[in-house]
Amino acid sequence: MKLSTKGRYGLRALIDLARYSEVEPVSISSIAERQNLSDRYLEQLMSKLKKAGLVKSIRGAGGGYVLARDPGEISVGDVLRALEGSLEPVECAGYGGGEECAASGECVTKYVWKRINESINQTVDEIKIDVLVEESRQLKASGARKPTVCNN
Amino acid sequence: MKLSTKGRYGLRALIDLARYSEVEPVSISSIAERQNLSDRYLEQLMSKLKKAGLVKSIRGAGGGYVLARDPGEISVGDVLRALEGSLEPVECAGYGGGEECAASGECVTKYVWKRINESINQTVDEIKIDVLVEESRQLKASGARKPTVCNN
DNA sequence: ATAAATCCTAGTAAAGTGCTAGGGATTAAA
DNA sequence: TTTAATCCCTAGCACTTTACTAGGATTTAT
Repeated sequence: MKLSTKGRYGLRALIDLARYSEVEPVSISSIAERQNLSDRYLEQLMSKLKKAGLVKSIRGAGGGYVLARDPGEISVGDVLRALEGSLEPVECAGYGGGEECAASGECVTKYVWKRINESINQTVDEIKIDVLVEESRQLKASGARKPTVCNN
Repeated sequence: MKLSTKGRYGLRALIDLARYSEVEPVSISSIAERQNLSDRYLEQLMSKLKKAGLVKSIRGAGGGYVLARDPGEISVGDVLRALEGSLEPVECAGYGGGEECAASGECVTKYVWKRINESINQTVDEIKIDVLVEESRQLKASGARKPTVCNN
């Protein structure tokens, strides 16, 4: 039940992007530097965020990325699902609106998986990026000099 | 963010055990047969459940496993954490009561991980095994003949 | 004794993760 | 018009984890 680096790094990157892209597009390399990430790897994450329609890219020199929507309209859930795929704890069509698994009729645990799934998604969907950007600004303001390494 | 087979199989196994161990201990092989699991693998899962104090074992011929507590006193969370380890989405001491990560002071995402963690644990802790056993009895009663294969 | 069971450790093929690498396409600026 | 800064796309690969399989020891009812 762990998030991979895709989700962890990607969310940090998007918050960074939201914070610094108000005046001009932000390049991958600048995000990578601030967030202490491999820019080659981050490139792949940004590509996923773009495919999901969360960011827009501007190619060529002086280019970079900007948010595709208002940061108040992007949830952590949007970001994590774009990067990690579905957050459901079990890949199982025995719940939800879609196709049912063949064993669904005698499946007891599907209710459990469904409830976990709903609770995760509800939680990540109610946290919006603008709140995290504001948090980030306040943290930066109140001290925090040396760039401490973090891989989460 | 997926559960492994440990959690998926193990929860099914414990529900099965709870259901069939009222009169006598239930052997691994009988659970494995009913649930269509490898008994050698299930053995390892039962060992974890035992270490966690959720089940008791009776060795020797005629032995098997029984619940260590009333099924109403065992939650899905107890079972999943015993099998999967902590369910927290990020292994990060930046939240919770424990040790803080070095970068915690400038960490924005820790609030996100904390809330996901709390929501998952709250959900799995409020589902108790007795409810699932009851559910299982009702499903079995109302049809469901042929053993359909399921790997969740 | 024998058979039925749990217990313990180790090995291993396959899949997934977390990158690195190479090169191409686009565009602003010199 | 050249150059440099960007994004874009695909492939490869070391490392780790997963999901078992296997062998054998120990305990206990019959």
